[in-house]
Parts: sequence; C-alpha cells; structure tokens
Amino acid sequence: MPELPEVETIVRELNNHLPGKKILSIDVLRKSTIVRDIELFKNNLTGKVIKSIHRQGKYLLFECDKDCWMMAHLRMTGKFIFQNHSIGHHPHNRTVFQLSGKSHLIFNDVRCFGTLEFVSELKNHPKLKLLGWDPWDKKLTSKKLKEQLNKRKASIKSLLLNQSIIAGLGNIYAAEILFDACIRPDTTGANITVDQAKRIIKSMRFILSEALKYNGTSISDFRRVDDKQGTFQNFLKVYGKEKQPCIKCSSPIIRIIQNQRSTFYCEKCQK
DNA sequence: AGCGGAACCTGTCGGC
DNA sequence: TGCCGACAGGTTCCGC
Repeated sequence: MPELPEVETIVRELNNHLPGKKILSIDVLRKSTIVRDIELFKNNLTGKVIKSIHRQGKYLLFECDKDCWMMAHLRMTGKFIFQNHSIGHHPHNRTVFQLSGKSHLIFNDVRCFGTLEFVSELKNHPKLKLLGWDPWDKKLTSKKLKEQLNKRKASIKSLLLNQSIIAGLGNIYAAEILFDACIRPDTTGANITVDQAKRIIKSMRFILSEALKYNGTSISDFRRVDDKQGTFQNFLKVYGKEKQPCIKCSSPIIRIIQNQRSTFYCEKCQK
C-alpha cells in the first residue's frame, strides 16, 4: 500500500503524538507480524520511552534508545493508529501498544504482510543496508543513475520499484514519474540516456514533493494516523486511469502488466 | 548476478 | 443472490 509519501506522512504524524510516551505493555494479536522471537520483541521494548520516529525507504524506525529501535514495514495494508482513549476490538488489529497517558498505538493490517521488529544495532541491519539512494540525496546525479541503470536489462518501471536502486518508490509513483518524465515504462535499463536519467530524478523529486504536500494518496484504504485521508489521488495523471484521455494529448491511457503488476502510461507522450 | 514468476494473506469488486 | 476470477499502494524466495 504505502510508498514514500504515505510512510513519511505517517512518520510526521506519529512524531506529533508519540515522543515522550512510555510503552507500558504490548499485546501481540497476530504472531506472524513480529519478526523473530515475540518475547525478545516484548521484553526489549516494554518500559521504554519513545524518543522519535524516522524513515528510511519505506521502513518506519521508532527510536527508543541508542541501541533500542522498533523497525516497521507496512507492506500493502499496514497502518498505525494513535488513540488517546481506550480502544474497541477490531479484527485487523495485529499488535497494540499500551502507552502512558492512557493512550494506545495500534498496528492494524488487513493482509498480514506488514512486520514489526526489535532492532538493537540499526546501522548493521541487513534490510537497511540493501536500500539504495534516497530520492533527495544530493549525491544522486543523472550520470550516476544512468550508469547504474545501464547495467540492467529489466524495464525502467521494474527498476524504479527496486528498493536497492532508489528507496521509496512503489507502483503508483513509478507510473506517475515515468509519465511526468515522458519515458515509456518498458524501456530497458540499458537504454536509458543521461537526459532521461536527469528527467527521472527531476520528476521523482517533483511528484514525491507534491504527494507529500497533499499527505499521500488514499486510493483504497490508506489512512493517516488520525484516520484522515491523503488527497494526492486527485492529482494522479495515469495511475488507475485506463481508457481515460491523457491530460496532455487526449489519447487513451493504457494498462499493461509488468512483473505481475499494473502499469499505466500514455503511448503517445511517453517515448 | 539478475531476471521473472510464485508465494505470502485477506478483502472487494465486477461479471455471469 | 451466489460463486469465481481478477485485482490490490510490497517484498522475498526460488529456479533458470
């Protein structure tokens, strides 16, 4: 479900509520949500005070102490809900944190792909080590991106989804970025020119900034911490627009399947 | 090494 | 109404 703008929105809102809250107890309602040992997870996090929340790629990092972190991934349907009051039963609640001040942090996840993990040494975590460029990294240049993409024969669409190249993009924004950059999604990585790489970086930063400004995209069930919706879905130009006229040339947007995922694009505008 | 496909799990929607 | 297949914003594993 959530990509960088949605995760970043959640992180910002959690930072409005959680810092200073103490974790009084943890109720694990679905075992598979917790990576590795549940007792290890509970024992290390119970009693800790949450300092702040960070983001790397699509991971949420809850800082409790220098050597005490909770790393979360929302996958497709995970969400964090903060409540200042007692909570009712909900079938998709997977883990509930009782916090000081009678408040609760709830991890809710319909499809159970999302994960929570206790991490002591964040720097050495293999999952974080695998992450590629942050989209706004100043060291990310069109020359470097081109060189990296040119080593690959997969399509640019699937390469943009690869978190070890650029960290944070997903299916919606990959499609929107390629439309903005006027690049066909089936272009082979090997054929990406330096000018196209430049356009990818520019469009990526533009689209992600805009999406962030509107608190992300709420298509089916993305909700913010306070259950409000993001509004960037009102500004999508190709994603989910199959057969609708392209806003630039009016020819119908087409939908294709790449690596088992839908891709939307304009055959006329994207070369 | 890196690619595409299957799998993980649950819910919704559209067609017949 | 009911059933069935397609589809969903992600990642990991596996075989080639």
